Amino acid sequence: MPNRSQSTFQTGKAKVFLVDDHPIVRQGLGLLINREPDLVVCGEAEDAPSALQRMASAQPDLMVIDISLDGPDGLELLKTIRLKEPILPVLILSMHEESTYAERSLRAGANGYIMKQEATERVLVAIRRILEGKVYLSERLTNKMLEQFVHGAGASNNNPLTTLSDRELEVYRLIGAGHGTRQIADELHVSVKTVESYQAHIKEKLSLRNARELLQHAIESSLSEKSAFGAAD
Amino acid sequence: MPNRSQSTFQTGKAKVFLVDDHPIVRQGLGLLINREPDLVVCGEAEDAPSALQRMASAQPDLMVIDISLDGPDGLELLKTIRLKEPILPVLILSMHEESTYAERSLRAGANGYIMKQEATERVLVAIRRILEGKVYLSERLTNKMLEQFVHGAGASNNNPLTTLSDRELEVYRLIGAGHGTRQIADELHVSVKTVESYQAHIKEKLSLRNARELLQHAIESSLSEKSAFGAAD
DNA sequence: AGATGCCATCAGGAAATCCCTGAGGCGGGT
DNA sequence: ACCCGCCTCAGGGATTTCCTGATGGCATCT
Repeated sequence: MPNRSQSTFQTGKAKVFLVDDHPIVRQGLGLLINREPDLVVCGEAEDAPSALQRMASAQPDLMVIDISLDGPDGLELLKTIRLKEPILPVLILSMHEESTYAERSLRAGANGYIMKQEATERVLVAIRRILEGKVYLSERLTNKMLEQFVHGAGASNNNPLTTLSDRELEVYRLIGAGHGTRQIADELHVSVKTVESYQAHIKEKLSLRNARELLQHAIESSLSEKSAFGAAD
Repeated sequence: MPNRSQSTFQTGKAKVFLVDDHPIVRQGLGLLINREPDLVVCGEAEDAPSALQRMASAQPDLMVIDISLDGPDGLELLKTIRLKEPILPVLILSMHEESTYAERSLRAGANGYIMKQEATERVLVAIRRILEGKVYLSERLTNKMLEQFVHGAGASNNNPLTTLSDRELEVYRLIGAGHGTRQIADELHVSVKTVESYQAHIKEKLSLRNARELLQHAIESSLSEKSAFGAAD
């Protein structure tokens, strides 16, 4: 009887573990969850190390993890958890714009993503959906993902950057390094118009709306090539 | 009988009004406050306009305001409130680094500043202190303020963001969140020209050469919010 | 071989922005 | 009273963004 992740069948309540660096948020979520008949909080943690430590004895059916933690962030924690618990349901909670982190979260193995701006009931909806083995995303996000799946020939590439051509990727990296259109044109010995064209293609392939989002995406992606977080086993 | 701000004397409970854009946080704070015998939540709002509107009928004895609101931020709200309610106690709640916002909050008329990272009981301590007419700050902050008071002006600026004016910082954060000039102008209800002016000032103060460097700086700073801890001594 | 498609390269032109100069009102400090 | 910083905005030239094409090369599919 190796897992009990299909929520209720023994205790009658699905056990939820909370990870957030804001005590107020933990308290709020805790009270919210505990007053549901089918859910109960089985543990809390304020950062990744203590979460990993306390999880062992708490035996949660589901994790709710905030992205912004001190030290290793929520995604790092998620990845570490995935090493030991490949199927434990995880809901990522964040105050950031979906567009920034949702995709990243799913790739890291999350079963759902929800913003703190959402109404509290949505959190319960998300939790139950995930406990049913489904994925929770906002409607807008779901559509975006589907579209990207269709456009991007899905299956093989989990990384949308692989759909970029060599030249496009080159430009993308330079943008992430903070270089401007003009500068990039000079560096690649092509016309500014050509670089603009690449940017347009990149934006299309990555479903970005304008140059700001492109710069944002490129910077974030260039920054996330770091840190590994020593495996905790 | 012009004010009732010395907490209890009529209802027996001091009325607290909450302003935060995260429903979960409002819920958490609300439950926390309402289970205290001497405190009660008299209203909530998720942004500045609705806060101002609902305050009138709620007649709070104290406001708890989060800094990061959509549209006008918590400091703007505080200043607006101060125009009508010069002595209404206000506690500023923030997830941001103290060094960036605490001093600014006090200058804007706050009676206290507390981070969301603090234990929930600290919030109650802060509320009661403020209701007594005192000022609440973390010990570390208090010391820093005192020291700064003694040593006169300078010294404490290892964080260049502290040189930005309130309005400038607000724009800076919005830029970091990916908002465009036009959008920011709309959100702050000012002219595009005004926003451009802020951007120019920010660039000057942070020694940034152009708009792209500004965007880059703002994005990176919004992504970190961790590291970069200004040593307090 | 022709059709189709992706890639690399570039132009034209309207819209948005950037960026420099300048300026008025307000509040605080000396 | 004077100066200085902050908040607010305008005018206008310089750049960038962004949309609509266009050309030729190369590979693949039919």
